[in-house]
Amino acid sequence: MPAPSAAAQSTKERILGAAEELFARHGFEGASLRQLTSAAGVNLAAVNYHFGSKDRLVEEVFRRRLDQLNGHRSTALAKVAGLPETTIEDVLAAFIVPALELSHDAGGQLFMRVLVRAFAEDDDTLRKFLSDNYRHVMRMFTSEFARLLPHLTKEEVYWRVDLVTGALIHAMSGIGMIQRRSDVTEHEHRELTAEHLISFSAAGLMAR
Amino acid sequence: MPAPSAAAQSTKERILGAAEELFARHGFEGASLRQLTSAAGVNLAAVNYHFGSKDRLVEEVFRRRLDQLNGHRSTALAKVAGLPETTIEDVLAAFIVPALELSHDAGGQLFMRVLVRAFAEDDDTLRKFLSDNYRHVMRMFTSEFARLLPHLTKEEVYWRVDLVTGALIHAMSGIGMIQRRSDVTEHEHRELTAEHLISFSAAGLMAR
DNA sequence: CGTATGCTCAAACGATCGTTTGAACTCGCC
DNA sequence: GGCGAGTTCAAACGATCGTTTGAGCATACG
Repeated sequence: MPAPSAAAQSTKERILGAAEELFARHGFEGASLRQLTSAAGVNLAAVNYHFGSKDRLVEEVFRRRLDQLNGHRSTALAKVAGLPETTIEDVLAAFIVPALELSHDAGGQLFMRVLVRAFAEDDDTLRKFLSDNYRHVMRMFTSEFARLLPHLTKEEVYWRVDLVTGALIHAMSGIGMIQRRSDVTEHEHRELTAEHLISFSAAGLMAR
Repeated sequence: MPAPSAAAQSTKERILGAAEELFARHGFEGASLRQLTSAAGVNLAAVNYHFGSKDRLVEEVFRRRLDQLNGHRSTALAKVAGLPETTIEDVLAAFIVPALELSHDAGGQLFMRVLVRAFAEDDDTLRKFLSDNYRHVMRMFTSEFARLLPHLTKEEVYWRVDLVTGALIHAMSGIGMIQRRSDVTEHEHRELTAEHLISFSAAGLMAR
């Protein structure tokens, strides 16, 4: 076993990092294992040795990030859920800020593009995997939104939360018109994004 | 030249139809020309004969739909732009309804998934192509929104229109939680989607 | 009728794909 | 030192990729 204190990351971690980037740039089928292992500086056979197959590697890329995102969202929500003084903006912040913070380390925005791709895939196995890893936390948020919006039907809440999700994904994936200006730091841009998303979404959720 | 009055579509049209579906399902690199030509019922070499290359076919798939979408949006906007009695909801309807109507014929929703994929691609040529075909109409809408929201800065308008776009794409691509219930027709679902999108987005645009 | 043109077809091209193989290497441990 | 498990490596596997080729077919025009 190589010493974990060594300067370089482990082979598995290097593969996961390169995979996240290349899957985002070229898609799951567009990124080849040869590109991937070359970018990671590991041998071609290392992917099948450590992950079994390319498909399992794809799942591992998702699991790593989704666990992180779900964890941060859950703890953020737990701090405000059920309290009488909690506002829509508080819950939205618990929903949005952890997602934006995912892009703190370099791979985060790329991961969002991977996620967008994944949902557009027709691969039922992958979609089910994502749904299973995503639904639980989403339920907690929708029920909290429902508590704060008692005049709306359950279905209406689903609709609006889904639209918030769309706006969030769009803003995070960096595929829209809004790009970070060169005169603002990444940190400032993230805070700006959060502010715009929260005020826009809060108004949308409370419509009528 | 085969008679255009014949029952079957032309080879080019059959290829374009199959391409739209398979690109949406499997991505541009994931859908092979062999799958595609087989699904279209044409010979493998027909793609290179009629379109020159697979990349040019991809562009043609986009051009066909984007021209359609841009046209419908422009005429819808022209009916309300600049008028004193025009509301935010009117402009939003001109922005949203033509997009939703794209899914009237079967390929529409699939096309939206293709579009989502395309924006997630790292292919600069493709992104520039899309941007060139998209920006013009977007400018008309943002300036009309800016007229109706004079208290907002230009940058604020950009942000909010971008978030509306994200919600729209998300709702159209069918990748979110909201799916058409089996007890509502596709037409009814489209109207429901438009209503939710417009009321949600109008509130978001007018926030504060 | 003969020929030119537009199109379709089966077959093949070289390149690249994910995966497998078996030998070589690197350790901790007896 | 030497065995053995864990890992890396170059090489090769068959399959499939986008593209090209050249023959064959259909229709239009002289």
